[in-house]
Parts: sequence; structure tokens; C-alpha cells
Amino acid sequence: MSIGVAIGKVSQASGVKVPTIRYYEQIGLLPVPPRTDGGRRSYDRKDMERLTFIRHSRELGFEIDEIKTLLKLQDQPEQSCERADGIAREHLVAVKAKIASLQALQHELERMVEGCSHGRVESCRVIEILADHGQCQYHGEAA
Amino acid sequence: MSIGVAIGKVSQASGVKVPTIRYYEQIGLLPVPPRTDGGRRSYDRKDMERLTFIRHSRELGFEIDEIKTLLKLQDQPEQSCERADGIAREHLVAVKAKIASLQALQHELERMVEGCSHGRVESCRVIEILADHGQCQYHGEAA
DNA sequence: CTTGCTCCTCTAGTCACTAGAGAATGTAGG
DNA sequence: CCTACATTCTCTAGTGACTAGAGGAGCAAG
Repeated sequence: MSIGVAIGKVSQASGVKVPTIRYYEQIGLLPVPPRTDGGRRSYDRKDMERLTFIRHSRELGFEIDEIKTLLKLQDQPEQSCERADGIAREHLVAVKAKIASLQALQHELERMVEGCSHGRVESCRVIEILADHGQCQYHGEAA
Repeated sequence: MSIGVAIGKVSQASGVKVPTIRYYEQIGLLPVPPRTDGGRRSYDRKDMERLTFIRHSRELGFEIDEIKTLLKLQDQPEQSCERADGIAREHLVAVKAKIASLQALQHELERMVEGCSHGRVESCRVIEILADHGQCQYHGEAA
């Protein structure tokens, strides 16, 4: 039985800011926690994991709605294998697409940085490529 | 002396939507253009180039403030391009980290989907993978 | 001269936060 | 036990980078 953890501690541990945690509660991404006698939110280890997961997923470019689905997938692994499979498959497709897009972006950025001879803006490859769309190989969308 | 181009044409040519062009003018990213007798914005070739530059930079994940810096650099070709190079380099680092993390997620999703197809209701480790700091290489902020 | 397109300004909405005000609660020192 | 200070509470409003819609005016073709 763990004693409840205050929002500040959870914030520090998860890397999610305090107001953001309250915001997540508000939009239903995080379960409503019990309160202390004084009316303060009291979290447990599971909430902490959930928050770290959320933060990480956000950093990877997932939208809140996608994270909700992903969390549901975690919450009911025994329910319907088919359904879980479908959700996982969908996300797999999205993740693969995201990786492909980011790799294209990576190559383009590498091309820019490598081509830059560190001289003057006049002959800077970075500026040049940005200005001329024809020189660019990147046409996807980034997360 | 070129005859002014209407906002719709510039939009089509640059791939930036009409309201977005007006928005860019509002925030000072695009110079205020002259108007026709009827009060319509009239652009020239330079504006078009600038817009293409902006769109391209946005697609590559640069923020408006960064684009402002890049545009200022472009306007002074004599200067060193160190700053432009730095901005691009920073992005490259962030993008690489993101790809690594997404690949970890991809493997985990693949593992889940495979487990399902074999009839096993495997416990989902998506959260474990994404929530555990130790397993993750990505600690930067999203582009 | 009317039809229909483009353009104008303006306000408000989106997403995912972030900042600040003003009040209450919790805690460590004296 | 009292004070000082940190933390938390709720609430409203602001941010970035757009996007959508209302209501009206300009313009080119038939």
C-alpha cells in the first residue's frame, strides 16, 4: 500500500509540469486521483508510469487522442485480442510512416549541414536548399 | 517592374494557403505588400520566393522564430552562415533521436501483433517500453 | 448588368499547453 | 503553538501556428 504522492513529486519524477498534469486530468487522459483531507491530489506509482508514458509519447509526436487509444490498449490486454491487434496494427502503420518521413527529413538536413562549407551566407547550402524547393528531396510531412 | 500578383496566385505558386499568408503578414514574417486601387494585396517575385522559403522551412520542422533568423541571414549574404548551420544541426540531432525512439516503439508493436497472430494474449509492454527512461535514448524535445 | 469568383476584415475556434491571480493547505524552525 | 514559506488549489486568459466562418466589396466574363 503506497502512500499517495503529491503532484509536485509526480511532476518531477515524470517530467510533466504540474499544470499539464491537471490539464491531462481535465481532458480525461489521466484518471481523477483521490484527494487528501486538505483537498490535494494524491497519486500512486501507476499514475507516475502513465504520465511518463504520456510524456514520452508526446515527445514522439503522438496526439492526445492517439495516446488515449494506446493507453486503452495497455489497460485491457486480455479483452479482445482481435481488437487489440487491430489497434496495434494501426499504430504500427502510423509509426512506420512517421519513421519514413523523419528519415527523409534527416537525409535532407544532413545534406544541408554537410553541404555547408561554413563560409558565408552567400554560399551556404542550408539557405540555398531552403530557398529553392527544386533542390529538395523531402516531400513528406513531419510529425 | 513587375505587375503585382494577387494573393490567390501567390498561394497557389508557393503552396501556402491564403489565410496563412495574411497571418504571416500580421506577425511580421512577410513584408506588408502594396495594395491595388481596390485595396487588394499585390505581391512580387521576391515575396513569392520568400514564401516558398518559409513553407519549405516549416515543412522541415523549423519554427517561425527560427525562420525569421534564417530569413535575416539570407538578407545579409556577407555574414557567416554559422548560425544557419547551427540551427539545422540542432534539428538534425532532434530528428535522429526521434527516429531511434520510434524504432523501439515499432519493434514493440510488431511483437504485440505477432503475439496476437499466434493466438496468445500477451501482456502489452507498450507502456513499459515507453515509460521506462532506461530503455529510451530520446530525451530531447519534439521538433 | 448580373453572375460568380476572388478578395477584404473581423471574430472565434483548434490543440496542447503555459502563465498568472488569489486563496487555502502543509511543513519546518523557533 | 506560531510564524514563514513552499506547495497546492481553482480559475481565467494567453501562446503558437494556424483554420474556419460571417458578411461585405471588387472585378472579369457573358
